Amino acid sequence: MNTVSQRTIERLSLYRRRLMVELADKDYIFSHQLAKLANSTAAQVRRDLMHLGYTGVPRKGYKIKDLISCISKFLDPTHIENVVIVGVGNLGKALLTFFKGRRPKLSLVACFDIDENKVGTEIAGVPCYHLNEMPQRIKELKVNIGIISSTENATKAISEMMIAAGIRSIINFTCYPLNIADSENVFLEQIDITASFEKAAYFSKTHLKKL
Amino acid sequence: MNTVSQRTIERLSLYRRRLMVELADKDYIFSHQLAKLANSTAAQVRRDLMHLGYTGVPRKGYKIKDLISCISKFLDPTHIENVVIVGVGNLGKALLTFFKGRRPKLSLVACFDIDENKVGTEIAGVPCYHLNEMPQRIKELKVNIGIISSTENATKAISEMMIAAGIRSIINFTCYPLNIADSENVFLEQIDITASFEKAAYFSKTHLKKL
DNA sequence: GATCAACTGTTTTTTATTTCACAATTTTTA
DNA sequence: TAAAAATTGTGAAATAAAAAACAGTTGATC
Ligand SMILES: NC(=O)c1ccc[n+]([C@@H]2O[C@H](COP(=O)([O-])OP(=O)(O)OC[C@H]3O[C@@H](n4cnc5c(N)ncnc54)[C@H](O)[C@@H]3O)[C@@H](O)[C@H]2O)c1
Ligand SMILES: NC(=O)c1ccc[n+]([C@@H]2O[C@H](COP(=O)([O-])OP(=O)(O)OC[C@H]3O[C@@H](n4cnc5c(N)ncnc54)[C@H](O)[C@@H]3O)[C@@H](O)[C@H]2O)c1
Repeated sequence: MNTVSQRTIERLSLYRRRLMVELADKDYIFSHQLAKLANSTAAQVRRDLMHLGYTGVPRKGYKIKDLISCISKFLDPTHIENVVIVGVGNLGKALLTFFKGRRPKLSLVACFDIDENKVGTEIAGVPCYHLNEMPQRIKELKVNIGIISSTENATKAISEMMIAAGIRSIINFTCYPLNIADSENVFLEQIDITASFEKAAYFSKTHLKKL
Repeated sequence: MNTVSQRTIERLSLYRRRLMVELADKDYIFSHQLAKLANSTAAQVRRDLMHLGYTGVPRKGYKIKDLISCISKFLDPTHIENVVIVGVGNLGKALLTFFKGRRPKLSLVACFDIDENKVGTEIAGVPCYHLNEMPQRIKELKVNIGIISSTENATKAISEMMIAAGIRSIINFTCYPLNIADSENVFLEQIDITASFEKAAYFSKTHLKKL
């Protein structure tokens, strides 16, 4: 199968956001200009765009408007996807607030917690239910995408509940490294902020050795 | 130079956290067991550990206690590193609250914002100053690591201020893709949560095609 | 309308990362 | 004490990703 790498998908997402900003200024953009905006190279940009089936014009570049809609057609779900988030502490709340209404095709429809002070309230305009209700709500709302930002120790159980309820994709912000069997065919994105911090600390002292 | 890849550093960070939990239960661990805990493979684990100069014992494995301190010696700064964070909105506050006091060698000493309601207060026990004061504070406190979680449009200017003030490593949570010249020799970690979301959405529909 | 310059799309090459495979080592067992 | 079993450390092979190279277009120029 002509499978597209995760790296390419990430870059396409970034290209689109950069192009949106550019759109105000001009009509066309060259691969080397987009590369600069996205911190990449012209060759890499052209290679990524190959997957879209959209072709630019030599000496003219890519029509920004068309390129954006082509990336959107490629990346975005055809219909609106419902998304849920489990664990609405500091991070969960930040994610909710930020993404609420931001991506038209991704709709944050519910969040879940076990904290009785949160259950029953609305957080950033999104209703918060008790974790117990999650499986039923996921099925009812046909949710395919789940975000976990609970405490670490609850991660595994939550992911199992999600998968059993039919979730197709999980984004895990906790430190717990989920291990999902291939046979489940669930996409997993592990975001390890702690590792990023330790990496930044490590390279703050070492990476300048390449001098 | 025997440079260690970013991927390896990330995994070492994860190994350490997993080992900390394991330590309560047992003394030794095999590469295949650690691999399972870290969602990796035995060969990958052994390869990563090669960099540490710590050797395990065939038929016995790695002494968890020693392995942890060896990873710490390798990853952690020798002395306490001061860290600052710029932009203390929802995300910045979550980061502050989470990391405050969590990593003994990384000390969050100050945060900066331009919101007058925040300047002059303490957030999660960390003093918040006006952005204007940043260069001076960074120099005074010998800060090497800076986190950006401001609004997107301020990112570039903030990074330039940081670099001019002597920061060695930047973690950028905003969507703006920073481009730091190689000659600056500043390590950059770009955390693009938006791309992660769009990736999760993309693969929720497509990745099961490998069936 | 021929020529030039500057781009694109794609093939090839290079580089980086992961996996494999196995000799060397150590413990266990007999 | 010798043989068997299991695990390590690492060179070599395989795979994945990025960069370079280049033929083919296209618009601009004369
Ligand atoms: N905040 C950060 O910067 C940061 C960085 C790295 C990792 N993380 C990880 O992200 C997760 C969330 O971080 P945070 O700062 O928001 O923590 P937090 O303590 O503020 O929030 C955790 C939330 O999860 C809820 N919760 C606990 N168990 C639950 C369960 N079984 N089901 C549903 N909800 C449950 C709690 O009630 C709370 O609301 C943590 O696991 C943390 O390790 C956070
Ligand atoms: N929250 C998320 O889940 C999320 C996800 C992806 C990306 N981001 C990015 O992270 C950044 C922060 O997100 P947030 O949700 O905390 O936003 P926020 O609006 O809650 O916080 C932004 C903070 O930055 C401050 N600020 C603005 N300009 C500044 C400047 N020049 N110097 C210092 N401080 C300044 C604001 O006063 C505010 O306190 C944004 O750029 C956003 O694009 C956030």
